[in-house]
Amino acid sequence: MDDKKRSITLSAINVFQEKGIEKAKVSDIVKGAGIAQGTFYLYFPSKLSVMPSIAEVMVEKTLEELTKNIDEKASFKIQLEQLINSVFELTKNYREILALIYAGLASSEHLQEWEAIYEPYYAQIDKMLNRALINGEIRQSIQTKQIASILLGLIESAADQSYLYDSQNDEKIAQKKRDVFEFATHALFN
Amino acid sequence: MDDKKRSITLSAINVFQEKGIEKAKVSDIVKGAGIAQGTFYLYFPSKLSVMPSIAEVMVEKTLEELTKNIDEKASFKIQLEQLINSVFELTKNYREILALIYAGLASSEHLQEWEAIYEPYYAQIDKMLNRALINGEIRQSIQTKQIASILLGLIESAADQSYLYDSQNDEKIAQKKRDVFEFATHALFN
Amino acid sequence: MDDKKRSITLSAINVFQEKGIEKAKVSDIVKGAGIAQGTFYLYFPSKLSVMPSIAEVMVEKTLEELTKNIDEKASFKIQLEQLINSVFELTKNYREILALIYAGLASSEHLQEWEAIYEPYYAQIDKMLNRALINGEIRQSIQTKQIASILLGLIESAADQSYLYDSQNDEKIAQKKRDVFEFATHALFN
Amino acid sequence: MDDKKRSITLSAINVFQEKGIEKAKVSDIVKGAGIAQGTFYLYFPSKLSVMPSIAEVMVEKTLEELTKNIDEKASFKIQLEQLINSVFELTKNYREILALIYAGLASSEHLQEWEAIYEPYYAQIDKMLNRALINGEIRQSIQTKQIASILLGLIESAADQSYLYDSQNDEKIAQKKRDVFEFATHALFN
DNA sequence: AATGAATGAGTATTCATTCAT
DNA sequence: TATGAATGAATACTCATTCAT
Repeated sequence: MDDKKRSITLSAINVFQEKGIEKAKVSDIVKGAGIAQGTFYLYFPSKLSVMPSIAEVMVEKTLEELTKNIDEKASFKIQLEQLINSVFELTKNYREILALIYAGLASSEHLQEWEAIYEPYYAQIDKMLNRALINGEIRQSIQTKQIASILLGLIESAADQSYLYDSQNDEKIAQKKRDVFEFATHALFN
Repeated sequence: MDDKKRSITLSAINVFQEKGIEKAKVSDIVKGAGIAQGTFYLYFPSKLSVMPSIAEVMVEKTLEELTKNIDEKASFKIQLEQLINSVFELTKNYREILALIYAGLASSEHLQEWEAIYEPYYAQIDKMLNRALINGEIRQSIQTKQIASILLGLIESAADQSYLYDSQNDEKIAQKKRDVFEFATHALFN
Repeated sequence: MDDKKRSITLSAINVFQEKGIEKAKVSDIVKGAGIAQGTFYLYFPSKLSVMPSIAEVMVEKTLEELTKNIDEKASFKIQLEQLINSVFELTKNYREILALIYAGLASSEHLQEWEAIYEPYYAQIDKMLNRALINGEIRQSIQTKQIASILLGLIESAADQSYLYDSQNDEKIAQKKRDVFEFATHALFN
Repeated sequence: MDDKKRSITLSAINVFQEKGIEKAKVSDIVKGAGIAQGTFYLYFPSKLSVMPSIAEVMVEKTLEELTKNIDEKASFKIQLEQLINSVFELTKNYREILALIYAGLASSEHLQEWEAIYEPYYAQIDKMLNRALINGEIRQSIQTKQIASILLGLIESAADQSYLYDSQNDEKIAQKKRDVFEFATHALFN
């Protein structure tokens, strides 16, 4: 991605995160990117058209996070725990921006492009499940591809529930993680 | 709920659904409700403050749906299937409006009020799980209260994935339901 | 004046004083008067049409003040001092409302009615000057009627200057009064 | 002053004068200035915030007028007459706009800025009085600075009384000028 | 490519006034 | 008379986008 395009995108992530889609002003975005108002439109045709770029960056960040935190050689149980921790962490940091992308569906005409966002996630989980299947760590009846999206949905929704309201304390969140882990474990093993 | 307040809320649901939060005009809402512009502000202090009322109505609809579709006397497996069907159905019909409510979190300052929204859902699932626990239909180590929210999150996220893109066909959706059912079954039984 | 009309007028004085003409709401006025919104319109055809009633009340208050504070039997010098004190006091308490009445000229179509407001003031001063003239306390070339308005204008403008900005302290104000007294004395005597 | 800012200010003076503060529309002001609606807000944050600029322009006009009409080398009596004529003339032409500025005090939060408006006037009169004092044309006990504001107040209030109601005819106004002149003369000379 | 001043369409909200009771 | 819910006209201000430099 062009250097300037990238800095606009990063600034946009910040601004959208802080103010939400509606209240985010192009003037804030360009201020954050250190460019002039007009320059924005050399790189993006409209305010909402930054969204796909944002998604791209988010996917990057996510895969980095997963790669960094999931030990390829560990047992599936360990990997599952690492996956839960990673998703919770990502949700904590980027819940608003992810919700934004989701909400962007309504506001923009970029629906098609979003479809690709989750693919890399799913592929990563799918790979994990496959290895576990081969190693006999999960039941053989598991259809890894289908279960991948279901498993990720499960973890994400739990993380969402945890971080939606700031009132949640750390202990409750830790408990939620353990609950999800146990729930998923029973679902996959046996 | 006051009769006029209710008709404003119902009209708002329609308008928000059709145009999205941003493009929804108060003038459209009042037109739909058959009242004057100023009357709106006798019942709600601002455009976004209708959201909690919308949520209230949605909860009503949802509980009606669950009550109607879940057979209290059926086995837990049957009930789980009915729950999945109901949530998928609700998601299909109201995904936009639910996303709206969720997005409303960011835009408005009504965060506190939303926290109560899911309570009745969870309570319903909790009751289901409890009966199943007593009847020995699910494993005894289940903490029904915690699992209720996780289970609902699981089903909802799967439904979301199914209806996010209209490209999904019926067969895929049916398959998704079966997958979720099996996943949840393994997680809860044993 | 009808009792209710009077209580509306008194409330209007308060509200106009606190918020200014533009920001004064009829709803505030009726709240202060302890009546319903619609009742206002049984006594006044519009918001601005309270103005003449306000003027009436202000004239009342002013004449009371002058009568109370100016000793009919005192020498003209003493009376002049008392007049200055009274006008300063009235200005301090009612500057906004007097400015309002003045500004009301622009906003309302009640121009004609305002013309009468100052008459009683002038008449009072005229009477004072006349007595002083007869007693030989001021120069014989004074045309009392003309000078009355000029004298009152002099004192009022000084008072205005004193109270326009709250920054003025008591000592400065006392000095202003002495200056005006001396100025007027030289103008009238000799 | 920036060229565009000035043209907005001049247009605002016209519009305020014609319609009053309340009914003056920003859309009228920008039309008169030949700019777009949004451009107004590049130069002024709100409708009322043009007021200080208007005051600035008025001060300019006034000082020009005084400089033009008061003969620096004439005797104080002549200068006083010229001052009275100038103030009456200015009041005649700009009474509404001056009242507006005064009223602006109540409506806006620009009170502080107005305090400076009259300074140049006073300074001008002070200078006049000083020269007269040195030349022995007025009594030596005159405190020029204090008397300057009182004298200007006297003349302005007389002018206000003259032009407040359009019914006043030229002869009455000429008489008023003579009365003020005599009043001031007696007050200052001796 | 970059700038940033200028544009002008678009709308939530207020509040004086009305009117059915 | 009195009420107060309902009305709906009216407008300041914002901000995405454009364009002359």
